[in-house]
Amino acid sequence: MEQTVQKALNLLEALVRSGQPRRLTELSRQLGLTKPNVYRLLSTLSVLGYVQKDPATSLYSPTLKMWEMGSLLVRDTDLVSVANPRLKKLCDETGESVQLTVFDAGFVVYVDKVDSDHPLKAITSIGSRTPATVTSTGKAMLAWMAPEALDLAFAHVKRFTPLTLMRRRDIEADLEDTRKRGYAINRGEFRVGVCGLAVPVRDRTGGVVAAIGVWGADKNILGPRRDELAQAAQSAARDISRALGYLDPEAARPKSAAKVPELVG
Amino acid sequence: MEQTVQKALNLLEALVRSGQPRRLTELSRQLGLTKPNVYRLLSTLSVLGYVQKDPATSLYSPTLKMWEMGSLLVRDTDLVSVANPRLKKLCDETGESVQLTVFDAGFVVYVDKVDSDHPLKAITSIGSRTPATVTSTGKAMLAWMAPEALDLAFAHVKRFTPLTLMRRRDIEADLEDTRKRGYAINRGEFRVGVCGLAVPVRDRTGGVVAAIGVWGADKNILGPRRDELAQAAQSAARDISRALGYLDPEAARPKSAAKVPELVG
DNA sequence: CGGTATTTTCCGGACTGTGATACGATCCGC
DNA sequence: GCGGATCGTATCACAGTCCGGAAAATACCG
Repeated sequence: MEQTVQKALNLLEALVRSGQPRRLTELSRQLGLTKPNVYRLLSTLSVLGYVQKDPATSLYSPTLKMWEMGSLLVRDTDLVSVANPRLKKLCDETGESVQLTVFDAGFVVYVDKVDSDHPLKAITSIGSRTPATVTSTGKAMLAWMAPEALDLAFAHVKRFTPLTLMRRRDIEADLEDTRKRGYAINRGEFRVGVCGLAVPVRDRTGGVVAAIGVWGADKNILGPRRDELAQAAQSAARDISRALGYLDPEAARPKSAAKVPELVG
Repeated sequence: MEQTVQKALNLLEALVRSGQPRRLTELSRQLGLTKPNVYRLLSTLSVLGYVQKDPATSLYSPTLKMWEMGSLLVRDTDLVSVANPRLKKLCDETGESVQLTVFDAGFVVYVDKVDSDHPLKAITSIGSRTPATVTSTGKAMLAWMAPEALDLAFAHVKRFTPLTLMRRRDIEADLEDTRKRGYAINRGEFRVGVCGLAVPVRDRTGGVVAAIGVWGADKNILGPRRDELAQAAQSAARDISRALGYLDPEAARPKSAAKVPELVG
């Protein structure tokens, strides 16, 4: 374990987390290092472009280099390849079939799936699309996307089974329930007896970009195992979202003050 | 200059940029370091959480720690405080009054300004709002925002001067011109004889979050200095956008393959 | 202008990081 | 299935880098 590297990265981390320019002495105290040591480390980090010193005040602050590097990590991450191993694991854990969908113009599009060995015949294939309001994954996305998305989706509402929700207010109520519940369910609104349970997946911008769900026969999904399935799906969604660069807002530190005044007037 | 730190960060950078898991030997060759050296550095970075090793294949890849750290740098950056110094500089460079606005529900809201000592009386104050379609900053935002924004803005169109654009198709044509031109102009559509020139400001998500513009008497803005003003404004907008974490897409490396298939079906 | 705190430089010594070498494990072509 | 090449990991003596005390240089403040 090269301690110089450890010191340097700890120092950089401290600087980033403090969110404001720091003095040399202060940092040396905080990290328990001698001043010359911190001085050398800061100089090095400065040459490498991770830190800048205000020549007037001798205050050190991080540059945006970390942000640029970090962005490279998530910019081209591919939803499907990131999600697939986790979908397999979810399928293993639950024994149910699992699917991954994205939202497109009011429909859900199936982009990946992992089938269990349950007898139920697969009813969707990758690339196919289904009105978002009749699927659990579609509801999971609609519930946490901008309300305009529902306008797009509602345009394609169509009766598939006696349980299909047709009226806008029924759908809106269902989405409200979904938000309260924390996950979406489909009680057989697309195919009779075929139920589903789904949760949204977010990317680095915090927006909903996909949903994952488990589906199968009525009693397998919404019966006694329902809570267990919901938790397993949520855990998988968390992992995938994290891998896409989503940062849990719970990690919100107290930190400084000023936010962008989005609504000033 | 602590070379261990330099080696470690170069290594980390190489790993991030390569966008795929790498072998130890390969990295040692690329960086011109001995294998044991790279091995130790990777182990250290691994302990510190910046790198992970696939135990099965011994392939090393960066974790998302860099992304998390980087996000801290831009998450709470405040538009106004970041932009203000650059606005002052723009005012100095051009000698014209400068303003910073955000878009809100079809209006522009003035969030900061720097006045030149031109005789022209200031016509807007911080916090006030004006229909987006009659201002240069509003047009700059509308031209590069999602088309829905125009719906919001068009609802508040109102005649202020004989030059105010009233018809939707005229406004759309003007925005199209704006996009071609690369900056927005106001020929006196809000106050007679008062003209403006503006460009959009983007944040880390790539979306338009604000606009900056210069304004003043007709001939000062749209006369012979027009090109010069446009370039100065664009340069300022670039700086502010960068400080907000916007990454120029020109930095697009060739890199791997698969993108999220947004429209599969 | 003098006193204090902070940043920066210097330098000898200690210890950390270094790389040649070696050992297993794994992979690959035959 | 076998031998050779390649790779990752462990070891260790040495060199040199990094360390920290001390002091010089600079900024700060009344």
